Amino acid sequence: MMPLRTYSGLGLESLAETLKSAVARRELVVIFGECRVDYEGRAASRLELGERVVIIKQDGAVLVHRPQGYSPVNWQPSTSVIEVAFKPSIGLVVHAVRDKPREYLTVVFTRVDLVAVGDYTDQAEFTMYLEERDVRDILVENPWIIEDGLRLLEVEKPIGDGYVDIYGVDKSSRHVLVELKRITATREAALQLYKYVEDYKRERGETPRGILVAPSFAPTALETLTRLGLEYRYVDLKKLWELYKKKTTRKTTLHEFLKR
Amino acid sequence: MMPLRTYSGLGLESLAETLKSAVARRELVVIFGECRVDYEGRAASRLELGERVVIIKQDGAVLVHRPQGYSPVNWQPSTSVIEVAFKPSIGLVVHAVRDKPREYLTVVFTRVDLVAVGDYTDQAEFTMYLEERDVRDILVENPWIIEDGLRLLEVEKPIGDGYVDIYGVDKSSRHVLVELKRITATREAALQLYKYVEDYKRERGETPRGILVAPSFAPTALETLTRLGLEYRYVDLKKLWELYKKKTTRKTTLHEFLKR
DNA sequence: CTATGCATGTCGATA
DNA sequence: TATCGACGTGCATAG
Repeated sequence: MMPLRTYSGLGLESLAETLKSAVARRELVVIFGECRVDYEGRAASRLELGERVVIIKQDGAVLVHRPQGYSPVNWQPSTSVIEVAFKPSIGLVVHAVRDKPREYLTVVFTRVDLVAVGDYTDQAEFTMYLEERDVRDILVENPWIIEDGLRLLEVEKPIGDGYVDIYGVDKSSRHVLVELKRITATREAALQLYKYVEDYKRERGETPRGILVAPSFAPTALETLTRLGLEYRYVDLKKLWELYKKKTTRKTTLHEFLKR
Repeated sequence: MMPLRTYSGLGLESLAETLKSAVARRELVVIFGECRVDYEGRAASRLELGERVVIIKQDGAVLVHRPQGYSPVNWQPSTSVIEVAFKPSIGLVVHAVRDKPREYLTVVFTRVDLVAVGDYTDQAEFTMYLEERDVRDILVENPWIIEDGLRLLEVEKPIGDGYVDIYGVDKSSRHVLVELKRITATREAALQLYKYVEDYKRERGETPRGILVAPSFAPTALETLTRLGLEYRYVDLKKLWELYKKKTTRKTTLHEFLKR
């Protein structure tokens, strides 16, 4: 069974009818053709005539893709209401409106090479490994990676108006604030940590150590850390990945599974 | 002339050949079908079997789109090298590899409903209005919007290891640093401005006023500004938009055009 | 519902 | 080339 219908060689007027009913039935629609695009909302943009692929998704998301590049040149997220119309002497108009923020997207096709319409289903599970949260959890279970003798006491501890990733005590009983970056730490991250250290000092009257933990550091991050009296530790993502795999493998054994 | 070719009802093996030559010729390819996706690189992910649309762009960008949602579930930016292969008892495999960072994307199709292939051209101009730079330029030409009597002396002035958006002098000859946000200012923006004020104080031995300018402010931004002794001004984007339109309209007159 | 911070962010400008 | 900051960022989560 073929879940996709295709249309080509038809006039824009009859395609408009096809698209209208497809959008009304919340089907997946992909349009190949030549179009102009206008956007107005938080900003505003104008895209002149060119050949593009426009995707209308089953939840109302709209993507306008040029033949190159990762990002859509124009788009509307999934909260949009879509209208299709044929306007003589203008073309086939696809209009997508979104509330909050109020934004308008208008695509006008002057030529359509192909339309593909279908009801696609995709309930499949998507698993992402080693997000920042995962890295944090691994470090919490293996604090020796950061420093020998470190005891981690709290994650996402509220300090000032933010949350420091990890809070603990070192083997000399000094308080430790750990800010974590899953990829290269920038100066921004160093400033964020500094903010936590200062706020902690003011709130608790005690000066904690601040440690920025990341797999790599931008030069300005290192400079800023040094200037502000903060520390840093490299973590090897591969090492964490191994620990993570060990953990998740263990989790799948019957024994561990029943314990949960 | 029809710049698109479509293929459906064919076996995966012959489609593999079609895709190989299309990719080799750097054509735009869109595949509709059922697939699994694996990614490994900065992070790692696994997506189980489901119906999706996969776009291979003419510069090697790869996008895997589910039937819902704005963002691709998996992707590879335009720097990737793409290989297509048919593996019996596995399926039609699309493999996209990228250097720096080293990342791997593997899409395995178990069913393909439709493949569209073509050489699309899109050299059209894309114009974006009211980017932050535009807002800054409008404010520089209309400093009264920020404060009466303010004289703006420099944009992107280097301070510390950053650049403050606007630097000027108020009518009492006090130095003024303006940090600008085109949309809601967060606490981060306030801290950034504070950083500039402190660095300016240390570098010039003079305490400047710090003004955060934005169309709206997060509560924590206001709290932080107050605590740090900084100021803020609301700007009405609509008002700026009017000024901008007036300016750009003027720019298109012959007189203004020749003056440039 | 708003506010906050992460993201395989991506992208462009700059040193 | 690496770094930095903006983005129509989008998105999930916490309050």
